[in-house]
Formats: sequence, C-alpha cells, structure tokens
Amino acid sequence: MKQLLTEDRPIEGDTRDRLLEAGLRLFAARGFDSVSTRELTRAAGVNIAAIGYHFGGKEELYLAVIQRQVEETEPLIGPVTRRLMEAVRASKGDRDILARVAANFVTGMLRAFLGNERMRLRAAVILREYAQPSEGFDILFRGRMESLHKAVTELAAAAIGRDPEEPESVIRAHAIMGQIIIFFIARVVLWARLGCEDYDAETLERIERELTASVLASLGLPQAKAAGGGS
Amino acid sequence: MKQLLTEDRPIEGDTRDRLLEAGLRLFAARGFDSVSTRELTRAAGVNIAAIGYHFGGKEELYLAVIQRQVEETEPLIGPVTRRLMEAVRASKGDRDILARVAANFVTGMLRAFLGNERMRLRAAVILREYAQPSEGFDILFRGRMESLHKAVTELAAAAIGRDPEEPESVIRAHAIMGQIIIFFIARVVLWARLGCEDYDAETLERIERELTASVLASLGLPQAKAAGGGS
DNA sequence: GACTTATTCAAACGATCGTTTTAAACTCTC
DNA sequence: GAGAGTTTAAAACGATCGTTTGAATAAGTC
Repeated sequence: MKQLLTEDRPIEGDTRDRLLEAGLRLFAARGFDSVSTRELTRAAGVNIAAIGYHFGGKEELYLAVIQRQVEETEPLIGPVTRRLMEAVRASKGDRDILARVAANFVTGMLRAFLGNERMRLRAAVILREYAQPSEGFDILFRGRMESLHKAVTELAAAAIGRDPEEPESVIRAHAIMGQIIIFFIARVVLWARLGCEDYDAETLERIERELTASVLASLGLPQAKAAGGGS
Repeated sequence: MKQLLTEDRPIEGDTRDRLLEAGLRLFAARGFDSVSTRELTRAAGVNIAAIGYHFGGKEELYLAVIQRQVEETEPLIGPVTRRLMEAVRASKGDRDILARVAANFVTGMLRAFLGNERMRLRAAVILREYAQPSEGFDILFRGRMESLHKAVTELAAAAIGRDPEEPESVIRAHAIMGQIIIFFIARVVLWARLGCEDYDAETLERIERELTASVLASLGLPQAKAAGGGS
C-alpha cells in the first residue's frame, strides 16, 4: 500500500497533545479502524493506557482530534469566510468586484488545501467523513463547512442573480467547491494523468490560473485583471 | 453511525458471485478494514472458508470486487467515453455542437452516478481508493478512469482552444469532473445545506440544469438550446 | 457402484484488537 | 518529607480478527 500523508516532524507536547497529534496523522492517513490503539500510542510516544485515561477510548480520541481541527482552523478559515461574505455584500453586484473576490477566494482555498501539509491531513479526515459520516461529521459540518458553504453560496447567488436561499444558489456553490477540492480529493488521479507524483510549484501555478478562469467563467463573471496575493 | 449505501435486494447466484456482491455492498459502505470476513460471508450467505477457497483471502476478494466493477461498467462507460471523444473530434470546434456534447455528457454522468443505486456503491469504493490508494487504484485508473478523464480532456481542450496534451487541458478536465462528482462525494453536505436527506426528483432536475449551465459556462461554451435525452 | 474432483461445513488456530487492571513513579500541597 | 492526587508502566482481559484444518457432502467420470 502506498503511504500518503505522512509527516515526519517529531511529536511534542504533553501526553494529551501528543495523542491528538498522532491521531490526526494516523487517522488522516489510514482511517479510524485501520489504526490500532497500540500504533497510536507508539507514534505518540506514550503508554497505551493514556488513551483511556485522557479521552475514555479510541472513538472519543478520534472525535477530539476532529474537534481540535475545527478549533485550530478557526483563525484560518473564519476570517476568510466572513471576509468573503462581507465582500460579496459590499460589491452590491458589481461584477468586476465580484470577480476579484471570487478569484481571491479560489487562490486562497487552493493554497490552504494544497500548499499546507497540515491542511492536507485535515482534509483527508474530512474526506473520510464524507464517505462514511460518523458523529465527527456533525462536528465538522456545523463547526467549519456550513459557514464556508454559506459564504460561497452568497457569492454564487450574487453572481447568477438569485437569492442565497434558493436551492439553485446552493447547488452552484456546491459545484464551485467541487471544482476546487477535487484537486485535493482526487489528486492522485491528476498526478497519474500529468505523469507526476506530487504537486510541484509549476503545476500549482497552472492550477491556480486555470481554476480561477474556470470558476469565474462558470459564474459568468469577467476574468479578473490581477488577482493579487492570496488571503 | 449512520448507514449509507445499503441495498436490501437479496443476494443471489453461486458462492463466488454472492461473495463479490456482498463485498461490493459492504466495502462500499464501510471500507476494507471495517468489514470482517465473518460479516462478508454472513451477508453472502456462504461459509467463512469460501473466501479463502474462491479468492485466496480477504484482500484478493476486495481486488476481485474492484476488477468486476471495471468489467461491469464497460458497457455503460466505454461507449459514452468513445462517443464523447468522437463527438468532440467530429465537431471540428463548432461551439454549438461542443455545447450540446458537453451538456449530454454532464446529464449522462449525473444520471449514471446519482440515479443508479449500483453506481452509488461503485463510486463509494472509488472514493475510498482516492483517499487511500491500494492496488485497487491501479485497476480502477487503468480500467475506467483514465480513458474517461482523457475523453473529458479532449472536450476541455477543444473548448478552450488548446492541445489535449497540454497540462492546462488536463487541469480543466479535472475541474469539470470535480463539478460533477462532488454531487456524489459530498452529497451529505449538500443535503445538509438543502435540508433534505436524499436526492428527490426535483432536486436532481435542478442539479442537472444548474450543473449543465455551470460546466458550459466554465468552458466558455454557449448554453445549449435543448440537451435532449441523456443517451 | 467405485473413484476422483470440487465445494461446503463447523471448529479451531494464533494474532491482534480495544480496554482494564494493578502497581510504580511523579507532582503537588501543607 | 509525608500524603493525596495525578500520570505512566507493564501485563493481562475477553473479544474478534483473517485464516486454516480435516471431515462431510455434492457433482462428475468411468
């Protein structure tokens, strides 16, 4: 089996933190059932009894891992989400402004998901919850996804001239998210088609350019002149 | 844990077929490690030793399940792929024809992936291979995905006026696939946003309409007049 | 019917699973 | 520095894992 998503940086902190960190890495790479408590504690460098003592059990540790990712990504995603929402409203429908807002969002999301190793781990856990929702899905959805999806819906609604409450706006937002996160979810497929084994700088640049053009066009927005820096 | 993707239709056929069928259902719903050999054989209504006898072991059964899906989808996906490729070439760049070809492809894919319960099972297995590629990924990629992805690349290349060999065309094709399959992969997210618990006919119709419009626009193609049946 | 081959059966194998136990080591208060 | 509370250590718990065994049955051949 190929082993994606391993981070070699040593794990530090107290016992609780070490378990949460090892849990993120291992659950992201191989899922809940495939990771044993012995492997978790060995990777964390703690005793096997620590899972029971600190979390109650393996499942509670898993949920704590997810909960921590929601909290840790708040400073990253929260402001982006709010800024996107505000920018869409402030644009008052100006399509050039909307185009710039959308372009910034696309590059920001791409860099967050593909450029950051830690985000890759988080996204892997999310992907698993998509395929097989557990209690963790509710934590993720209400904690992170819902507000992000709503913000994109505002953007889509403004672009296609609909109300954000209409299902058509939600569907359009979903399609936009799909265009972006497919480059994480099915990255192995893209790599196989491009004949590479990881994202290099040149490919990331191409993806940013083409994806921005694709998303703007799909919303009927004019191509932005200069997207400027991310964030 | 919520239980998605269960099919209640009884399992029939000889021992080998029953195991392949039970394997598809269970592996799709819960992944490789979470399904025990005892559960597989109980669901199939066969003896536990049958796995070893017919396939050698659990892993070989899993790979056989994937292999069978590749073979079974050939009559469904193969012609669609070839027809898409031929239609793109036959269009000679005529954008109205390209638009109709693309629209037919989108609705065809949506109906294949969302409307068919069996395809849902298959797609769930594929999704798991994305997250954690095993030997099954190579079977899937070379057996089904590669040709499909190449065909979409032909479409994207023709639409944006590039060569199908250029990475930009491949990236655009990837974005198109993302727009479509996100409605399967992250369908629980969409359901949560729409306040429903499954796709109903009305929602599917909306998705077809909006997604067709979105994909055509993203490729800079004119909106097709009437998409006609999904062939 | 005797024989060979193919398949199914119930039982058991050793390994590993998540968890618990019991004692030792550590950390703090007073 | 004695003692209470906290954390870790190693071993063991019963349960379940994937697999194998050897006998019983079914199917086909002569």
